[in-house]
Amino acid sequence: MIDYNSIESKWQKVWDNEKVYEFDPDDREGILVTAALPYVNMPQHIGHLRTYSTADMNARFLRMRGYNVLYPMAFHKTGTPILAIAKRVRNNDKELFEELADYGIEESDIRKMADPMFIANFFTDIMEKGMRRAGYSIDWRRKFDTIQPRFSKLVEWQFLKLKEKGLIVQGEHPVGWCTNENNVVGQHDTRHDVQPRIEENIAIKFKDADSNAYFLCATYRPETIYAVTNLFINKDAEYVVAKIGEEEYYLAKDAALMLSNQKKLEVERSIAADELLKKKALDPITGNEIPVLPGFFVKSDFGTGVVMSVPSHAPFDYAAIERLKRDGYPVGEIRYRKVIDIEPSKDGKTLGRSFAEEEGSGTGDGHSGNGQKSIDDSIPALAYLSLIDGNIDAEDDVLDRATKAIYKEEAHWGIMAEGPYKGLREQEAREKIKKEMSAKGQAMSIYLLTNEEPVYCRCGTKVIVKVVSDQWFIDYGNEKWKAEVMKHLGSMKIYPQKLDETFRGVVDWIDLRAAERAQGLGTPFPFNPSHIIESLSDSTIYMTFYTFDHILAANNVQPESLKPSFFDYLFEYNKDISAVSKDTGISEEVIKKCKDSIDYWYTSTRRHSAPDLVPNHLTMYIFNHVALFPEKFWPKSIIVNGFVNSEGQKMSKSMGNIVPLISGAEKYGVDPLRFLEVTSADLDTDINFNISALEGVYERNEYLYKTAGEVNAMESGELTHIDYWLYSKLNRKIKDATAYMKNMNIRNAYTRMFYDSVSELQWYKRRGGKNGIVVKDFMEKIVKMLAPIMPHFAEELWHMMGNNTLIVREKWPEEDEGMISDKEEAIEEIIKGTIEDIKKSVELSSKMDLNAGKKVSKVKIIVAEQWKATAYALLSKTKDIGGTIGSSALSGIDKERLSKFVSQFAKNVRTLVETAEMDETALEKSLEEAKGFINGETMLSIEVEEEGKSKSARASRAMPYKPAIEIIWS
RNA sequence: GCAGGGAUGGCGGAGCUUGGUCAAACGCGCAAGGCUUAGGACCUUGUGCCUUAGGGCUACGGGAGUUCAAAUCUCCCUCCCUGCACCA
Repeated sequence: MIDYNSIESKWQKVWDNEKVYEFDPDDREGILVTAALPYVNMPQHIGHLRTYSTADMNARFLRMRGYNVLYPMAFHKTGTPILAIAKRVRNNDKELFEELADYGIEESDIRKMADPMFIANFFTDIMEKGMRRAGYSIDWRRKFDTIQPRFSKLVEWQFLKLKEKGLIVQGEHPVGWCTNENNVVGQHDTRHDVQPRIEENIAIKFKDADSNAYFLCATYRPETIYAVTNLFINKDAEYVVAKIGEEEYYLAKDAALMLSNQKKLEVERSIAADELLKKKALDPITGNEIPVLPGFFVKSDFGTGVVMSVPSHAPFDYAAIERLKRDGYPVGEIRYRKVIDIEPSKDGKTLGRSFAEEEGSGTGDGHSGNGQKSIDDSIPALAYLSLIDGNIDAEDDVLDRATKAIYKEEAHWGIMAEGPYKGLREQEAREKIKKEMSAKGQAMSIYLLTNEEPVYCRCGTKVIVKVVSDQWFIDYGNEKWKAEVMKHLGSMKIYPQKLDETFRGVVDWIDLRAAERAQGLGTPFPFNPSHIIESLSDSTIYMTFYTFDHILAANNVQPESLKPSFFDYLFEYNKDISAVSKDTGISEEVIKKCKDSIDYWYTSTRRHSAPDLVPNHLTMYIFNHVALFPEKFWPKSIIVNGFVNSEGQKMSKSMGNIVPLISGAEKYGVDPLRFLEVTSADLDTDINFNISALEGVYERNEYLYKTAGEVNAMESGELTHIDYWLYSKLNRKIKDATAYMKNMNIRNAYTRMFYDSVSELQWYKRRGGKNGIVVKDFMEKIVKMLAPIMPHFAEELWHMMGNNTLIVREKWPEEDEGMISDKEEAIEEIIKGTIEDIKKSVELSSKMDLNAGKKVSKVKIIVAEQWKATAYALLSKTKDIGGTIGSSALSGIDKERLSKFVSQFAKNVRTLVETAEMDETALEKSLEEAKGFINGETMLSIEVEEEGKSKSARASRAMPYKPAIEIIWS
């Protein structure tokens, strides 16, 4: 069993001593390979290896191809997650303690995490160790993090420039908000990490019949306004009269409090629910007076606390009205009007089709055959209620199900049946009505959270929507900017290529993006220093920093010196180096060194990432480069790899299937892990980490290890067919794999370099191949090709085979085109095929009566005469029977035999695939050499002969690519 | 809703960009044989259906089409997955 751990640590030491991963400009072409920098609030697990391993493999491959390739790493500390962890530690969050303990972190260390800076440093340390353990070819001299002062200077410069270019704008924006902590609430700040989903909605104004005030009704479905019968309020809630703009509104006190975060709203006085119940409201469409009634389901802290009642289409409203009626409450005349029809499907299904399947036989009514009951749909709310066996006394959750069903189906298949938008699809009608009513001043827009369940801040307060004004945005909606990005996209290389279209889609849709935040670690926002720069926005051009920060550090340049003029010089806004030196106090020599370095490294860049960053970071990365830098620094290529699943499931803490990086490395070996995660699926496909796949890698590695150990003891001799065959396979492999690697077609590349190689070696040996020179050449070249992905293992094998150089500095092998032989490979295929044919023929013919009780004494393999191969090749190319028979190349052949041979292809001549002419003499020779092997495989005595010399009756059946077989029974 | 991606054998998953060499790589599972006291270890063979000589038939979500030829190209349908912003 190979001891990966000791091999790995052994070579890592050697590499470190040799400083093989320190890269500086030289006369080769420079390439900068970067992978998205990790966020340091959790240790890595083996899933995180994929992107970094892919980038490392790419960097190593390019180095072997002769480029000078820099692969640096930095750490992301800005934003809120680190603060959130610190807060959870201070709150003794049990879940968090357990999670961190799973990664093997001592409780004493967890306690210290009350301090955010401790967290950042602690995990930075762990991550760096992990990456070193993984054996990445990272130049660690260039490490930095995103809160260090010099870095902040770059970010400040970035925002000043964006502002100068008019790409930063100010405006208002809805956000999730905690009224207790007075903070913006994002996914990280909520209980169970729920994303607060905000949707713009509409609140319709219903004028009080006797005053100038309005009832304000929030609604998801303004299109049902044509069926309004009344308003509902909660008779037990507190209501207020509040001024929004110039007008007075009735709404629940709780609702008013919430809305005050969205609008200029002043509460004037409270008003009793009883008083409101005595009022009449005016339907804004008809002008009719409608009653205000108590609704059992109305919540004071949702929407406005006033509901417009549409009993015909809303189950809650229907139930409320019917309950009031039954209880003798004076509801007045309520007319149910159906204003939306469901368009039947092709097979005639109408109501209830959305849950026909999912409910299964749910109702058990015997009608479940096609899921349809014949149902009276004149009151849709009632119809849906009865579809799920509910009635007006149903529990709220039953009413809720009915509500969701009707909402969904009418949104899907609804057609307006009444009103000015009659005939229009419900969705379109809704949008038109929203617009129209807002324009006429009959409604105003409000924001609501659309989450199914209420969202709570970690502090326990219910999250609401706040509209923040004076919010700064980066204006990714800027048309000119977009156009430039779109144009540049066309000259970029995106792997996998099909993501190109995805990027275009994102560029097309991306719009304003908040650039600052009230809290978190990071760089103060230059135009509002009490806020910090939003943490995705501060990491769009950080890759440039790798090229010069180590120079600044080495020369002790202080952050204060990094004035805008310095960056202006680097990014070519000015060219007067002495003026810059004077302005900043940095010596010209240092400035020049920085400039030379960025010019060397940054003109050819390759960026690696996982797909979740496509719609945000990667797109913003392109945008910012295009806006800020000279064109030669614009992104050249982006490589996106899929995620890592574990035994078929997403790796996550809730699944409990996380394997921390360090312990994973110890348990499985870093090289096999790297290999599995990078090569076992196409680039864009999620890979599946599982032990059995890993075992496949171990097995083959053992085989290669064993072979490498034997190679120098093997004897060499004259080359035979099977040696040429192995050479052909090797050289074809190098050629194909190299092309695949260049296109980041990693899986195909390594299938050839690894899996195929092992089975070819095995076949070679099984066939009797034993030529030391051939095997050593084969082994050395495939080991070199394995070096980018399993560097430690490759290094070990390389030295086992007697080499003294470091494989990580070796060149990628070149194919010898002359050794690629279609002929040798075809002959080998024919030999394999012939063995199959013999076995099958013996099996079938043994059942023939005339062979009963007999045994096979001998098998003759009869190779076709050369003219057949000539004729077949010609025919497959020309598809011309007459022409082939008449061809001068075949002039010496007996016309009768020739035409008999050729004419058997007559009926399907057009379907023949063009095939090269087989060398029948070589085939016969190779079969002769393989006689012993075929005998061993079939356990039959074998003879090989040529058609012309054969007396067998079956000889004429010999085909150019398929020798005839005669089985002799006795 | 908007955008993008996908549907292949008992399973995972190639192949589809450049239609033919595809009953479909590779792996798992399963079966038989070898080895063996034994085996979850290893090796070989087999694994859609039919077949008394290397053959035939049916297949790649459903339907239609283009073509001598389609898993591969075109159109329609059904179903599934992912992302949608202040969050790294």
